[in-house]
Amino acid sequence: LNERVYALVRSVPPGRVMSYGAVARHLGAPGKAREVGWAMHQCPDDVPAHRVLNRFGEVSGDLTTSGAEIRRVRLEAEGVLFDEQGRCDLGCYGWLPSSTDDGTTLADARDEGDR
DNA sequence: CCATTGACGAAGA
DNA sequence: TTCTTCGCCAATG
Repeated sequence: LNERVYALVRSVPPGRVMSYGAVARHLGAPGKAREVGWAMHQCPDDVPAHRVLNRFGEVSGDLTTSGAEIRRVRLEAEGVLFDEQGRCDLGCYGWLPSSTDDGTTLADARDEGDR
């Protein structure tokens, strides 16, 4: 199963993010979000784990630790903007494997700001 | 084998 | 939205 998680995460393009629950759901395992999280903890180097966030769009783990902070930096480098709360808008950055890549909505949704 | 914990999520308060 | 409780599954003690 974890291989399927990795495959799906690899399919996520730069500047886009998916929640653990979303990944689990697309794998056909809606209740196994934690398993996905653990799989990402084991994430091979070829898997862009930084594109997988929790359902609030914030980088999981303790930001005081290196890994989490680095993940956030990489996301910002890919164009993902974080607010003061350390969160990003899943409504616009959230990527569905079957969805068309369109950044138009992205900038527009950004204008809504907080909430 | 049983008890805790955890890169999670949804529902209740 | 934030906090708590419950559920869920795997890893760890």
